[in-house]
Amino acid sequence: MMSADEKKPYHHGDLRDALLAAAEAALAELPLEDVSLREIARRAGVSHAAPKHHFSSLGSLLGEVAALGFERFVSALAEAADRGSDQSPPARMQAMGRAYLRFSAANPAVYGLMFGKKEQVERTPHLVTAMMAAWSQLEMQVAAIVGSQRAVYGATLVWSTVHGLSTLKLDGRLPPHIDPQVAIESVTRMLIAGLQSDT
Amino acid sequence: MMSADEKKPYHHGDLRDALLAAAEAALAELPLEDVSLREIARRAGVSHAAPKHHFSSLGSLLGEVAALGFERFVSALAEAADRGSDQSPPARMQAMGRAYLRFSAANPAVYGLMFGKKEQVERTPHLVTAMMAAWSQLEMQVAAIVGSQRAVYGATLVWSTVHGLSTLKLDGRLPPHIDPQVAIESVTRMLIAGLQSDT
DNA sequence: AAGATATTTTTACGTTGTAAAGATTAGACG
DNA sequence: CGTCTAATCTTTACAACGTAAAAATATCTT
Repeated sequence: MMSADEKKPYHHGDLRDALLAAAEAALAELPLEDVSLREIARRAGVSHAAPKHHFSSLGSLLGEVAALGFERFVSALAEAADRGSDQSPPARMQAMGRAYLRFSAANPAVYGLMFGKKEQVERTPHLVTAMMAAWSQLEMQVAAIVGSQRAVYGATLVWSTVHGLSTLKLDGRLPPHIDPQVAIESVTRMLIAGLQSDT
Repeated sequence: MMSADEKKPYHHGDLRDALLAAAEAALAELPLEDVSLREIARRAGVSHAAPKHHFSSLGSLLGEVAALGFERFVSALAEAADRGSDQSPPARMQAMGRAYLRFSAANPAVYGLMFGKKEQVERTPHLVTAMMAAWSQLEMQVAAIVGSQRAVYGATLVWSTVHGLSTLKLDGRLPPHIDPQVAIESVTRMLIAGLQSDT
C-alpha cells in the first residue's frame, strides 16, 4: 500500500523528494559553491550521510536537479510558444527567446547546473533525455522558419546566441551599459534576419 | 636594486610567477574542480601556505590567471584580424570567430575561468581591465560592419553567439551530431547576415 | 655586523565528500 | 501476533580543502 506521492510512508519520510526540494531551495539562496551535500542534508533535517541511499553522490543529486530544471525549462518555452500559436514562426521564436532569458534570470543557479557550470554534475540518464527534449523542441521551432534542412545549424545559431547572452549576463561578463532586456529584443531580431537570409 | 623582472631576487625564487605558471599547468592537466591552492603550491614546490603572501586567496590567484588569459585571448583575436587586414570587415569578423573558437578549444579551463565557470574567481582590477579591452576590440570590429551607432548591440549579438557556441561545446551540451568546426562557419555567416540586415 | 623586514614553513581549525559500521524501523512471512 | 529480513538512517572515520596564526629563515638596510 501507501502510494508514492503520499507524505511520510517510510522511516523518516520520502527523503528523495525532500532532498531534491532542499537542493533547489539551497540553490535559490546560496552561492553555488556553498551548495554542499551536507548543507542539503541539513536542510532536509537528516544526517549528512543519509542521502547516500538515494543518491550515490552529490553529482547524481545535482544531475537530477538539473534534469528537473530542464523539464521546467521546456515547459516554460512551450508555454511561450503556445501563447503565440496564432502568430508567425518568427514572432513565436522571439517569444521563446524572451521566455528563455526570463527562465535563466529567474533560476540562475539551476540554469548553471543545467549547462555545466558546476563540474560535478553527473550526466544522469534522466538528465540526458531531458536535454535532448529541449533540443528537439528548439529544432522544431527553427524548422518552421528555415525548413528542416537547415534546422540543425539554425538551431545551433539560436541556442548559442540565447545561451551566450544568458550566461554572459549571469556571470557578469556583459558591459554594464548593456541592458539584457533590450539586448534580447534586438538580438533576436537580428538573429531571425540571419536565419531567413540563409539560402 | 634588483629590478622586478629579473629571475631569482628573493629567498626562494620569484614565487609569484611560478605560482601562476603552476596554476596554468594544473588547469591544463586536471579537471577544474581539482585545481586547488594546495595542488598549485605542490607543483611550485612550496608549502601549501606559501602563496598567501603573493595572493590573498585562491580566488585572487585564479583571477590573475583569468586576466592573463584575457590578454592572450585579445592577442589571438587581434592576430587573426590583422592577418585578414586586406579583407572586408565581414571576412575579418569570420576569421575572428574562427580564432575565438580555436582559443576556447585550446584553453578550455582558462576559458572557463575567464567567463566565470568557477565561482571563486576574484574580479581583480587587472581582470576587469583585461575584460574591457576584449570587449572594446570586438566592438570596434563590429562597428566596421554596422557603424558605431549599432555597434553596441551588434557586438552583444556576436559575442553572445560565439561565447554560447564555445561553452555549449566545452560543456558537452551540443548534440553529438553537430560539428563545431562546421557550425562556426555557418553560424558566423548567418550572424553577419543578421548584422547587415539591421537597418 | 646587527637589526628590521620580507618570505616561507609549521601547526591548527573548521569545512567538505565519501566510505564503513552500527542502530533503528518498516514490511514480509509464518 | 511475533519474528526475521531488508531497507533506511546515524555514527564514526578519513583524507582533502581554504584559511589563519605562529614559528622559522633568509634577505635587505643601515
